[in-house]
Amino acid sequence: MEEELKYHYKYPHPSVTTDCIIFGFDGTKLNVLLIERGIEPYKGCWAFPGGFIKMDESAEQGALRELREETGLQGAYIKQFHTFSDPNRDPRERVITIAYYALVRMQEVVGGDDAARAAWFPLDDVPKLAFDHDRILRVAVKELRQQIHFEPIGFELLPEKFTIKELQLLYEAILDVKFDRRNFYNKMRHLEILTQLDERIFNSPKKEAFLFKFNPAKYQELKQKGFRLEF
Amino acid sequence: MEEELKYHYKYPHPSVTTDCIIFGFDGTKLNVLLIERGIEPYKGCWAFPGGFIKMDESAEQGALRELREETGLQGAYIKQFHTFSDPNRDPRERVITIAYYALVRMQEVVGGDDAARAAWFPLDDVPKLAFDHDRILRVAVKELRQQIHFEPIGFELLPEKFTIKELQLLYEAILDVKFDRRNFYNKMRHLEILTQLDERIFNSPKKEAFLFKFNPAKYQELKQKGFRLEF
DNA sequence: TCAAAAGTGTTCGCTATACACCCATGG
DNA sequence: CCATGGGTGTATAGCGAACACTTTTGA
Repeated sequence: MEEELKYHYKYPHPSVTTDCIIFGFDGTKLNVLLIERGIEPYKGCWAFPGGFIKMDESAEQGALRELREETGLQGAYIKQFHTFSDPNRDPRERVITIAYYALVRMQEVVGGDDAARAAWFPLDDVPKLAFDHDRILRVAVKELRQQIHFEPIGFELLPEKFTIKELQLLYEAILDVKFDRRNFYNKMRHLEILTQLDERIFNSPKKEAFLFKFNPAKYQELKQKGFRLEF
Repeated sequence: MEEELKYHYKYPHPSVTTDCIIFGFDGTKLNVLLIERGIEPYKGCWAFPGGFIKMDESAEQGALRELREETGLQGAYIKQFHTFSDPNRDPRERVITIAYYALVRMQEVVGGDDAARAAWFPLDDVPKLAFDHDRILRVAVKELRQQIHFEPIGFELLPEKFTIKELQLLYEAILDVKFDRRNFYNKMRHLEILTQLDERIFNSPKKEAFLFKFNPAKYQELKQKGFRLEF
């Protein structure tokens, strides 16, 4: 086997991986996509999709590649949020992982193909995870909550057309707070980053609601003038 | 020389370094501490202190060690903000760097010992830097500005005792804005995260000003109750 | 006596919050 | 006709921005 070890260095080098914490929204709760490990260590445990970074790709390219390979997702919104480097976080060897979180529309995920079992878990019902992934998840949620105060990233989790009610439920799920329904409506209307469509939809049995689209142009315009999202 | 390459791997491994972007405040402007490179590549260029991570230390420990070795600073506030992984960011080999910013009191730095020439540069007068450090600096400033909206990290840059005027100048320097002197006073007094001391100081020739201390206990207390720093 | 800087108070307008009200629909 | 949920409006409190005023000190 020795002859297979064909890369030589004067000093020891760590392995470097990327991990993707994939968030989705089911209409009520935040969910995270996990993959069941098929090999040791932590065989049978749930973990985040991820893998070794190639020598000719950046970490972001690597994360996007793993995302595509393991879940079929293309061009999702991803954001690097932390690099985990504890010397003993992997029992086999020194592995440093550059962690990203991804925001995706749950319906677009081809969950659970047979190659690797994948499944969505609500954030408050996540099983014990492999490696230090429990800690990574906590950090990811914290960073996501911070980020949403500065950028309207929440829209990445919703379908293109959505009701204001759905948007409110999303923000409540992410920030773990409750808003007054009517104030949330007024605020969103006055903010002018949404475009109201002519279409309506029956989400509840009682009454049909307007659909909206996120308006990136308007948002950019406001952002120039020094504008802050407040929730 | 082949025999010196005693670490063998089946797949290629990148090198991993840490870099520290060290911010200081001179009373008027934000400054950054740079080190002049003594060896190729980029010999003679200015760069951030940093170096290779050891196999038995975390990235944070590595960053703190480099900080101590290259600037004499002990136990400074550091925060990891991004990992840079472009495949070609170092002309020699693949190097991934985990970047931290540090907030220090300028007077505590033993700048410019002869081993490695170190110097402070105002943020608006930084020379062309080695590698991709220009880009790293831009990201660091952006992350610092974001972070200060959530945590009172600014106090790390001031001496233990300071006037409100000094605090205002600091926030203005970091955020690149101007505040009304009197409003800033009132805000800070009502915020109750400062302890007013009996001491006064002559900073300007005209009138003596009260000294204040940051009150971490009070800050923690307010933070529990859901409280946001606003600037 | 004048200018500069510290410290205090006052006013105004905006917006977050609480909450009332009407409309549409299905049972 | 009543319960439920969508959509609109209104009153109040609190806070940020603008700014007047007083005090202290050095020139």
